[in-house]
Amino acid sequence: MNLTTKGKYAVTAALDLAINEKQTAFLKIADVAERQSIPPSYLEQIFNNLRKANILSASRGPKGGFRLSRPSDEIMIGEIITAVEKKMDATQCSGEGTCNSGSKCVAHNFWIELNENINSFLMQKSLKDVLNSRRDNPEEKDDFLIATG
Amino acid sequence: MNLTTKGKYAVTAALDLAINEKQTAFLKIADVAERQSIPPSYLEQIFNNLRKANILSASRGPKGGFRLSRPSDEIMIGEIITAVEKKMDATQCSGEGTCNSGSKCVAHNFWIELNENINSFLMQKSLKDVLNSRRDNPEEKDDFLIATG
DNA sequence: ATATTCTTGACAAATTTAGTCAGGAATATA
DNA sequence: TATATTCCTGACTAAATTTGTCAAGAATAT
Repeated sequence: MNLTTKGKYAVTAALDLAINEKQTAFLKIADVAERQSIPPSYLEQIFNNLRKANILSASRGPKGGFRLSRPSDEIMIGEIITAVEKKMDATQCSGEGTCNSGSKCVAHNFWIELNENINSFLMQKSLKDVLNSRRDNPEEKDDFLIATG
Repeated sequence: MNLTTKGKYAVTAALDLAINEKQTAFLKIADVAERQSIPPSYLEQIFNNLRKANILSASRGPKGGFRLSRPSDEIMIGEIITAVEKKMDATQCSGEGTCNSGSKCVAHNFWIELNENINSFLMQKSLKDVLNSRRDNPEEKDDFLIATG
């Protein structure tokens, strides 16, 4: 099981791209980093991982930056996490069944079930799903509010 | 999100108690540790955590040891993990909603959903459930085989 | 040309994990 | 009562992992 700051930043930053994407434009690391409070040099690493996993496309030079390489409903949260974290796996033996001196420990199959549960949850949720459920929640509508004062 | 070796050992060792329990008898750390390939001095720590969480009962002195403090179908895997790991929580802000410079990050509610998904899975599975599903799997029947050679 | 932006890999501080260890407390048994 | 046994507790530490930083380079828009 592995979900560190890196994976959380990755999801947050990908959501930022989905929220702020404009047609064909690229968004800069510096801007995403600032909006989401992510250290820019760390986000560099992260976006590179995502690019290599074909989740993001990049362009260098002025007006360059990153964008989602597919529509936000075709990018699953699980993909993003997998791209930046070591394999998410609850078994102690990396699934090899060697967790109790060469054999499977008594909990082995349970950890596999847990893996499947988590992975299926993460693989069913797209970036778009996450944004939609955010919009359904009034407390989260900050982005869409118009100041009335 | 936190599931380390410590939590995995805890579940494995609790399953060992469930498998090997005999009426009123206590099982020694040394024996459980050996059967499950867990470092004995580490298991001491772990069993102490479980005892303080009312999952195990202990007895000192000769013939002492540990046993489950309730039937195995009343002890949930989630309880065991919670007793030895820091709170399992996918949010970056420990649920406080301060993950983006004082406010909730765009992924906040998603991490909460993930928490709920994992916790409900872990809280629905008892030690007994895990053992039963093990018995349904022919490859796992080692404990119950009678040598025929 | 130049400024801008990504690209890559090496590096390092801080934190967490995975234990060890020693001394003490309780208890069964002879 | 003496002794062996077993848990109890907290302090400690080495190794691994995480969370970044940094510098030099490559590509590209203007």
